[in-house]
Amino acid sequence: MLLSKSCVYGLRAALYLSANPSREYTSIRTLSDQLDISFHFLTKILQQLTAQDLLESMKGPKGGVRLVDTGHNISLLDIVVAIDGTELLTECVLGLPGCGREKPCPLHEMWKDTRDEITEMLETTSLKEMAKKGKKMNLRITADGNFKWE
Amino acid sequence: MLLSKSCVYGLRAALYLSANPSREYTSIRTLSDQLDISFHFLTKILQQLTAQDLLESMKGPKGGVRLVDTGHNISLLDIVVAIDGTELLTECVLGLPGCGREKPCPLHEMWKDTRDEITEMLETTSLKEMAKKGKKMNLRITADGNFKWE
DNA sequence: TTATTTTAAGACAAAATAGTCTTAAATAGA
DNA sequence: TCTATTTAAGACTATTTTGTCTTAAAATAA
Repeated sequence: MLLSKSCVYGLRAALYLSANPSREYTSIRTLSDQLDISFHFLTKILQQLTAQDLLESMKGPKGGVRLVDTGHNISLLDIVVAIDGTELLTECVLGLPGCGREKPCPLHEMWKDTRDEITEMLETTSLKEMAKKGKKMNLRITADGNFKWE
Repeated sequence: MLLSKSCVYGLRAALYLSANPSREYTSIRTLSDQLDISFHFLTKILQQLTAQDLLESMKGPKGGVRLVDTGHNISLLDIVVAIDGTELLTECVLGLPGCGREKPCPLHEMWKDTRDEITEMLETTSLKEMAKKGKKMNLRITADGNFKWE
């Protein structure tokens, strides 16, 4: 599995939020219902994103979470790193400590190229673009495929 | 993490075996000592490879495991799939069931490309090549980097 | 045959990840 | 102020992955 479940859930939630251009807060209950993710689990995941200033939250009625960046100019990489850390993007695929150019493992060069591509793919893709594309092509972000981009 | 630890250990062991051109069996104890992997854990992993006819084993003195394919023309993909299955290479990066061309998730196209590259990288790389390259460039397959390709 | 070496098999334990539940604190609105 | 709503925090449970240990079975060699 490339990304942890926490990370996948975080990405899905962020994509959902990116579909809402207003500055209203979206309650985590709504997110968990719509995305079919455990409410409490999602709460913990989104707390990580809040702690890292990707989201901001508000308690009480009309509360919830929203993206800090008004323009939604936040990359998928930001979210992945906030939840899963940088291990995937930096570590040796064979898990050898200190694997690098000086003393590479047999897969080092190959894997480095692939790794860099994954990084670039995530880095150059913003929530903004994803929302735009999602709306245009009615892409799915829920398991049942029933999510409607407004 | 791209590959499970089991898978990484399996790959390391296979690379080790590929360094030995003779048809002698290598004991799992030797492998676990040299690669610094728990003996019992490695035994279980190699049993999977044996069950899938990538390795063959022999009990008793002079026993151990060896690659079935004399020419070591076995791809890294064979090993990865034997241990981790095909999930990494087939599933949606957002974990959405049924994600595909008809009803893709926002990351589908991007991830498909990356996924296919990983597959190709693993598929087109054989243990034979890896051993050749490893010997020529003295690449590391152990944590301490002390492995000597003969 | 007997002792030794080695894999096979499966029970068991530990650690990491995923998920649940309860209580507290903050906010909005009546 | 009081109540309802919502996130925060943390204890707790469940599941999966990783790792350990014991016993059995097979093979070799004396």
